[in-house]
Amino acid sequence: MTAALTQMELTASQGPILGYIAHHPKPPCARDIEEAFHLTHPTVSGLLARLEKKGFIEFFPDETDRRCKRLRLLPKGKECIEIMHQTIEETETRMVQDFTPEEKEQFFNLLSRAITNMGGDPCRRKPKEDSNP
Amino acid sequence: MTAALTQMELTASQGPILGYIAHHPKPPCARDIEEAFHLTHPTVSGLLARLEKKGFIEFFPDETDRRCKRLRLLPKGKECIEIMHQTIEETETRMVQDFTPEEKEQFFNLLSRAITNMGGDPCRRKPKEDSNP
DNA sequence: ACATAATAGGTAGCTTGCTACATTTTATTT
DNA sequence: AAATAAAATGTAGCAAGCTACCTATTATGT
Repeated sequence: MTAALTQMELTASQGPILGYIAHHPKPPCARDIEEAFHLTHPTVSGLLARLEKKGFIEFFPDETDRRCKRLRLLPKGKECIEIMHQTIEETETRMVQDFTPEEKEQFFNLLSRAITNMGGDPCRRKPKEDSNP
Repeated sequence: MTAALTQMELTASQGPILGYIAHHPKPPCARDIEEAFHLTHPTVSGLLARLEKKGFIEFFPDETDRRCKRLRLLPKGKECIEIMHQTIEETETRMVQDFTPEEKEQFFNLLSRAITNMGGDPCRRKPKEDSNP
C-alpha cells in the first residue's frame, strides 16, 4: 500500500485521509478526521496543510459556523481513491491466500476478540465471503 | 506498556532498545540495533543520544575497531528491564484472557501464517504453554 | 444581555521515523 | 604500498505523531 501511495506522491498517513474525505457523506472538517483516526488536531492540521499544498484537497468555509473549515477532494485527489481500493483488495487477498474458508472465519473471529481484549476497535469492516462456496 | 515506560521517563521506542542491550550477549553497537529493529542509522543515532543524555546507557569504545561505539546499560537502565518484563507478561495474558488452550494454539498459528504471507518476521517468541493442562 | 463554557483551529517545540550526503576508519584489490 | 571499496557513524532537513498554550467563534447559564 505504501508503495502504491508513494507512486501517487502520497504518504502512508495521507492516503487514508483522502479515503475518509471521499467516503464521508458530507464534506468533513478537521475535527471529524481527528476523531475518525484518533489523532490530535495539530497532527491533522499538518497533514491537511500538506495535502492542500500538493493539490489533493481544498478548504472551503462552513455556511453557518465560521470556526469550521470544510474539506473536499480536488480532481487530483479523486484519482487516487480507486487505486487505493484495488490495492486494499489485493493485499487482503494475499494475506490469507492459503487459508481455507474455515480458517479465514476462525482467524477473523479470534483476531477480533484479541483486539477487543486489548481495548481496541474490533474492526471496521467484515472480511469478504468466498464467492465460490 | 507505554504507560509503564512513561513512568520511568522512557518512550515506547526507547524501552525496547534498553531491552535489546540488556539481553545481548556482548555489548552491542548502533549497527546491531539498526538490524534488530529494522531502523535506519540516523534514527538509532537520535534514540541512543537521548538515552545517553538521560543516563540510561553509556558509550564506550570498541577495543579493535575505532569506528564502533559499544553500548552498555547504566544502573538506571538496568532497573527498567524487570518492570518491562512484568508488563509484557501481564499484557499478553490479558490479550488472550478468554481463549481456550486450543484457541490460543490456533490463534498463534494462523496469525504467524498471516504475518508470513505479508512478508514479515513470523514471530520472535513462542507463546507460553498453559501451566495447568 | 452579558459573562462564562465549550468548540474549532493555530503555533511552538519535542520525539521518532525517513532520505541524502559527508566523514572516518577498516578491508580489499591491484 | 597505494588506491579503492566497504562499513560505522554523523548531520541536515522533512513527515508525522505528541503536549502545551493561544485565538476566535459559538453555546450556555444566570
